[in-house]
Amino acid sequence: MSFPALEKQILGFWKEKDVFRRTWADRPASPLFMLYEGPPTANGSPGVHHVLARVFKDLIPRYKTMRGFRPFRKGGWDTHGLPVELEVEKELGLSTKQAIEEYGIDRFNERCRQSVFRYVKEWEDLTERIAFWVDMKDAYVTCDNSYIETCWWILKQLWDKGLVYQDVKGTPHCPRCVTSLSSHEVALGYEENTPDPSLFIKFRIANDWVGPAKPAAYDSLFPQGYEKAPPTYLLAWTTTPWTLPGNTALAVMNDAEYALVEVQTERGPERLVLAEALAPRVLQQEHNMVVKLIGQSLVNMLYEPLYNPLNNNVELEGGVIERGDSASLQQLDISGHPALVIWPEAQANPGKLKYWVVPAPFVSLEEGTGIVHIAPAFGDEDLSLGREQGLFRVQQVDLRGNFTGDYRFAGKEAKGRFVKEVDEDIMQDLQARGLLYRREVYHHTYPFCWRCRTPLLYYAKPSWYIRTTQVKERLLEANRQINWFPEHIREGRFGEWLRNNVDWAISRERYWGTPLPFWRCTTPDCGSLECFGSIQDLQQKAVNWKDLTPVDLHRPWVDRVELRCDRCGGVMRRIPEVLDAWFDSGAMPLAQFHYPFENGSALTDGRYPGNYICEAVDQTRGWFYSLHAIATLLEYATGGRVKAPSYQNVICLGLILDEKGEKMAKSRGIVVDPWSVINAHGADALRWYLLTAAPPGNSRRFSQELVGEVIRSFVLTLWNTYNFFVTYANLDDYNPATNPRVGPTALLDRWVLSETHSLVKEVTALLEEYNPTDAGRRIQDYVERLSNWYVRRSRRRFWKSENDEDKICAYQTLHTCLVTLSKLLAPFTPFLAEEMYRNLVCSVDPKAPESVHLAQWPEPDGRWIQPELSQAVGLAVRVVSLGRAARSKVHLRVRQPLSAALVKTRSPEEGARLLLVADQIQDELNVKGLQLIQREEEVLDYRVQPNFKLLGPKYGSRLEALRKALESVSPAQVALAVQAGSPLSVGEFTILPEEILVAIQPRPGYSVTSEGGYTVAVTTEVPRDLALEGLARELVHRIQNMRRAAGFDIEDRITISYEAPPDIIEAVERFRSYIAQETLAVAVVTSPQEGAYVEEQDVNGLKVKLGVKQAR
RNA sequence: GGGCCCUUAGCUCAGUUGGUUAGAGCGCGGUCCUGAUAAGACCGAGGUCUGUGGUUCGAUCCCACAAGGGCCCA
Repeated sequence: MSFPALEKQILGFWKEKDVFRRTWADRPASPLFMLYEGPPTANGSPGVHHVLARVFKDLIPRYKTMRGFRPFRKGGWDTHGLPVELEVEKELGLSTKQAIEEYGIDRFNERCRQSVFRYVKEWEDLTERIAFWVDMKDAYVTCDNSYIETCWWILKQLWDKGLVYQDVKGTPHCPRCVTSLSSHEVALGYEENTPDPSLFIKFRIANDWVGPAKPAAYDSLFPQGYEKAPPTYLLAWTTTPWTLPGNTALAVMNDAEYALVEVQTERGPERLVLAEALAPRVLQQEHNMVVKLIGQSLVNMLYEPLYNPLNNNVELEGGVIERGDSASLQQLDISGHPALVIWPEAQANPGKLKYWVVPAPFVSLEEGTGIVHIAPAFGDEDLSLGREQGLFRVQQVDLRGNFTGDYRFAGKEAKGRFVKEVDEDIMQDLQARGLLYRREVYHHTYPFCWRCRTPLLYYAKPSWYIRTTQVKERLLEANRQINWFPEHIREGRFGEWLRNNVDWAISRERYWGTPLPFWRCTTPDCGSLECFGSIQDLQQKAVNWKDLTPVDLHRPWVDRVELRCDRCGGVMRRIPEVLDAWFDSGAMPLAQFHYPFENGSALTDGRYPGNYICEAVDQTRGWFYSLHAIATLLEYATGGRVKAPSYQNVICLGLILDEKGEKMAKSRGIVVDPWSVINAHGADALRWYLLTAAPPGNSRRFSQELVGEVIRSFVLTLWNTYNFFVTYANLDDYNPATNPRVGPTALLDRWVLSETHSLVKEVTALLEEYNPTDAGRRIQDYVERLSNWYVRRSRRRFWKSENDEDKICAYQTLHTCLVTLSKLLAPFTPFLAEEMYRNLVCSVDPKAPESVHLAQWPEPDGRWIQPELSQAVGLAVRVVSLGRAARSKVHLRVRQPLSAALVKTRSPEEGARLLLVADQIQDELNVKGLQLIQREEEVLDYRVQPNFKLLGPKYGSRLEALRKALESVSPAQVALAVQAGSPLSVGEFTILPEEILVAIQPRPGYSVTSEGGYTVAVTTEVPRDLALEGLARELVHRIQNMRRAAGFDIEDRITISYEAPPDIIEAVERFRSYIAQETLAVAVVTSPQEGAYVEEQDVNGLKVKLGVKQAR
């Protein structure tokens, strides 16, 4: 049996019958079920992790289709973004932006466009092969003009509500590539154990402060007055010496304890302020505690700067940066990047730089000194603190990471040198000036550019933002309406992310992306800004549109569109940045329909919101967020015309790990090729494995072997069961359509139908809550029971010769089970399910839907569900297993009938239930009777012995009396006490449990097994009549094997000949008709037969010569 | 450094609203059955339920802390 071959055949059938299209085209009146496809980028081959997502994506819509919905499954391709650009850069051998621009943005973007479709064929092939039904002919493409135009429209809605602004923020920056890096890229380049300088720097406290009130600490620090005290310093810590010239403040924690300590130096006594908790670790020398202070009391104190930017000719450029609406943005021009920017508060005191102590929540008491060096031009925390506190921002480094200005450190000029090179000079300079308390080397995790290994710098520079914080509450609220699976994501990872929401940086200084539709007036004092929400609006305003055909909205074309400024009549040009590709992805609910330019009803006709999305957990801050953020922003901007949330149900998948539990990454070359798995085991096996092996949210280990195991443990079990039915139904010409329907009366049938209806109920409930994994596991358990109990127990009913009512019932029952199963399995293993359904249903019922995927989902009928029957059979399975173990202990094979099995259950109720299925147990165990017993003692003896080793030293000569006393109590009673761990009073003695040795022993004539409160015994004595019956069965067994060895057909009638000792002859005589019936023999004779197939056999130590021959 | 998740047999995973006796499959060793047969059943060995505390009459389960792993973010 080749499952891959079967699957290919079924793919052909689907294609021929156009089944996928008919799932939605044939039912225009049904309610829509929207799958939102989170689009992959086709610039690489799909891996197993893509298959994982696609299988989960496929399952729910298939299920919903069968529940009567009309699935809408539009494919999509994600095409923009830095990864695409990087791929192309690598191909072209370009490594800087300058090189790209020299190569030509148009040619570069053309390469990008080609590269994203390079692997489309491979994606399409794999998608089809794993039976992910998605409409790829009508897929949306994020770089199409129509898609871009919807993005523009969305941006325009937000712009009009003042949600879009430009601001300066600290961003990770690669000085060699001269570009910002996205957080995702930063994550790629962290390196552990990076050595960096670590230095403790002294900032001398000045005799002055800002603000109206003198900081409380002054009196504590300088009780005798500032002049009389030794030099007093704030001790701060940093790992980036090069940022020190940019220092404009020191931060403390308001409610932390600080200490003023005095130390001796070669310059005499000096005093230092630092967090008390960190003092021992930092100081590492003798010091006297002078006074303790609270952090708050230090705030507003002035200190002397290490370097004065005004003396170092750092250029003053730029203007006021203010957070605010777009109106105020019209006042600025920060296109030429400022070296020094002054905030309004600072500007009020121009030329007079002041450096003071500020409070900050992020000050750590874990490392450093509890006093943090603040350089607002670099870190993002520093920058926002600077803005909050009205600090100066000194920018002494350009975007290439080189120093500007006239700084000289330790006599060396810094200008034009890379910051990391200048570190050492700065440290020496501070050392020489007595301002360096201590330096060492510090190992930590630091980000590097993942492309060129240059250390990244955090650098404050302007970007465009969307004010998502404006709708933060609504983001949280709408999130509560989303059904997350697993549930913890909602308030956990995703909720946490939303609670920490910061404004969305949407601009990228790149080339291959949706161009931001913002035009700015080039007149220096004007700078007027305009945002366009459609191509038409832009065209109307453009002064040079007709010179610009053909129109592709990407750069560089769009950069050439010029407008006339309404305000000053100057030329307006587009700002250079493109849109974050995540914005593209989040715009997908509208942009895939080119809303509102086409499909004007898309928001109201059921296509919005999406019913279901599914991606891996790394999309929490990716697509899950971008979708949610855009929906919520649009809800706000459109006054509720677009509603949040934009998706109702999410399955959030874990990562796929390799066999060793490590992340599968292409870079490590350990990606398992999905094709090799599919070719070896088939797509259904892979699907089943991915769906059932681990809960969706967990990370999971993967290997081809594990999929092979699925074949053996599930697929083959299912297939054998199905095959069993088909084989016999064909032999018997059983036709479910024409045979009269009879109600099943056999217990076994009623049991399996109860199981079937329970299964339908459970699977339906689990799929309704988006839990395919548990649903699949239930199916797996059911298949196991169906195969290894129902079919195995029913075999005889199928192969008996007459077509009586019982046989019809068995066929009907198994047919029902298999048909139901094919429907339940359709979403999980669409190929196997289709094969089963086509053969079991379509071949006999021409009116039935042509495909299981067009069929109705089964409805459970509660009347069939009998829990007590389920429990009874469950018990029977357990009892039978114990009984077999009991037989096995004394080597009594099952072919040998035994007189009785004795069973103790946990409760009398269970015993009563067990009697319902007594005949099945007897049959399985091959015993003539089944008897319930109340206590183990009926079949077990306890042997109780005093533990003389312990008791001897304790009781000495009284031991004999104790032994006698112990004998007077029933061993069972003693054993009970010992098992319970309680002391036992025997006559005058109190014996501890450990002082008694208890052994159990089956009573003579029994073999016993116990487990979990159940005890099963079988009688071991074999009376002569049972021995003869055993012999007869043994003979049947041998003859059956010989039939096969002789190559007879299943239906062939035979004649048996034999020569044997008297016991065997007696067995044959007594069980002649049984033997004949079982082996399809017309005669059993003692005379040898001409042309018979003959074997000498040893039957229970007796020599027998057996012959079989086909009868006429 | 922060957040979320995971840790149960050699491996992959169940499970427990807290209750005496923790399960499956694979693998290993063995036995058996066979008219589903390139299957099947059963038995055995294999577990400090990651660790330490706490709550409780009782904890693998609830709580706290710790360790290891994964992911995301700094």
